[in-house]
Amino acid sequence: MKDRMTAAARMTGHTQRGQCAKRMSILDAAADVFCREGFAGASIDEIAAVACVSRQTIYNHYREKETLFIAVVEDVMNRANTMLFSMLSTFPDSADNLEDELTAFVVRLNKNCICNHDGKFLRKLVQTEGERYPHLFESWRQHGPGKLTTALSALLARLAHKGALVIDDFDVAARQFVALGNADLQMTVLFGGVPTDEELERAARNAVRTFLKAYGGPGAEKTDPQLQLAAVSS
Amino acid sequence: MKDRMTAAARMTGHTQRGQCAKRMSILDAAADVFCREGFAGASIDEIAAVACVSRQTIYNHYREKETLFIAVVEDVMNRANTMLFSMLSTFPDSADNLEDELTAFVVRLNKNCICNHDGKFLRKLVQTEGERYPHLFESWRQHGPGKLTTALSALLARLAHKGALVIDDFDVAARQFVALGNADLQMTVLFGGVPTDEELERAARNAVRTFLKAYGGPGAEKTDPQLQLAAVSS
DNA sequence: GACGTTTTAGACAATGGCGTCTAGTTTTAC
DNA sequence: GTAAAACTAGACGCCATTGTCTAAAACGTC
Repeated sequence: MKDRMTAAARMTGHTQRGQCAKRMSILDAAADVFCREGFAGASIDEIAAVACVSRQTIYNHYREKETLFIAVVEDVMNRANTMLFSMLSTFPDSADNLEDELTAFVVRLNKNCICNHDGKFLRKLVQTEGERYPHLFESWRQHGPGKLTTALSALLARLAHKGALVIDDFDVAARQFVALGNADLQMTVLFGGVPTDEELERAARNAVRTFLKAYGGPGAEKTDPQLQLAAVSS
Repeated sequence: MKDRMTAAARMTGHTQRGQCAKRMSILDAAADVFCREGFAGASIDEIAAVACVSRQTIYNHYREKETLFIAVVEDVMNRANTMLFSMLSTFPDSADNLEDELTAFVVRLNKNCICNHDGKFLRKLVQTEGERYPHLFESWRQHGPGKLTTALSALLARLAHKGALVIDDFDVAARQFVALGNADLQMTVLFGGVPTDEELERAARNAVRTFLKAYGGPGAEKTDPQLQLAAVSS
């Protein structure tokens, strides 16, 4: 309990930017401990230890445990939001080489938004404390998955308009796209582990291939020898 | 906190089968409270109140909080396992009317294994306490999703062998099948709500339609006027 | 180098939960 | 109907945690 220290805390050995560094260190540590122990199980003393900060300093910045908790959630959400925004700006815009571009996008999405620390934290949190803090849940829903599927939906519409995809319901397709992207990672993600780059790549490729088989436009037939084989063997 | 009572507890007002009824009542109540509050947040007193049982009775049946917790998990897992087994036995075996049969299967699966109390409990649990009790997690992984995807994989292989489906990797397809089946329910499920029958039906239909578009055999072309429209409009 | 602010370490009361114990009641079994 | 077993209600000690308080130390700024 005493020997854990986040990266931010480690950087803060001696006043890198005073008050602000402490705050960040506390938020990092709190996110870590809250994520591991849940709200009830997390103790301020442990957070203080992880943050390499005295307990009083925490109470100095945040009135009480719940205040700290809310602050942590907002912090993580903001970070995740920024990341999501930057992800959305890397949407593939051209339709040539669609498969590779979509695959790369799924890899980035999973790596930076789903499988990283913040994604894990938020998912866990929403499941455990979502009922206790409904407005928090609502906020996550709108700013996280909501924004993602909306944006994805728009992208798919664009691609369909170009003729690269054939889609009847863009919202459904967007949700399915995300679901397929996670299909192979569910276990790893639930376990809390971080998938390797190779796993990410493979998962994304599987997802996109299936997605394109279902929604690919007339030009996306890339006949796969395996498939023909399977078809023949029946 | 005092006015909550599970169905089992309510039935137990006066000794329906003595010791056994109490046990069930305790397990039900504990599952409820553990699910709501997490391990650390759940108090024995509250569980006792929900179960309409004195605290001593709980300690009489289970040595300590953790013993009770483990017992609850095993109980829920057993129930879920039985349910899953009964689900697997209703696998569609014929390949005619495949779409409707698969849809009905997805509806049943989601309703009875994913969206019900036990499914919610186990998912929450694995996320929050999975790291604290790794063997528990492993057990869930093997008996729950593991068994499901294995069985699904076998089913898909059977259908592919008949020529109803064209699949290159059965395991991947099985995971994708499950993922697609949940795609439209993620939010409802995370929120803890129970989707309506209509939602279930719609979600399953979307999932199966996409799955068949990707993996449907040569005979599954059911040309959709919407699609043609979208394809033309490009 | 001095002053004001921030941080620290630790003591402190208050709270609440866990697990034990006891004495009295109800239920079950014979 | 009686004896054994199970259950109840409540008191109890113990411990961890929260949040406050204080005196000393470290820090930043001028």
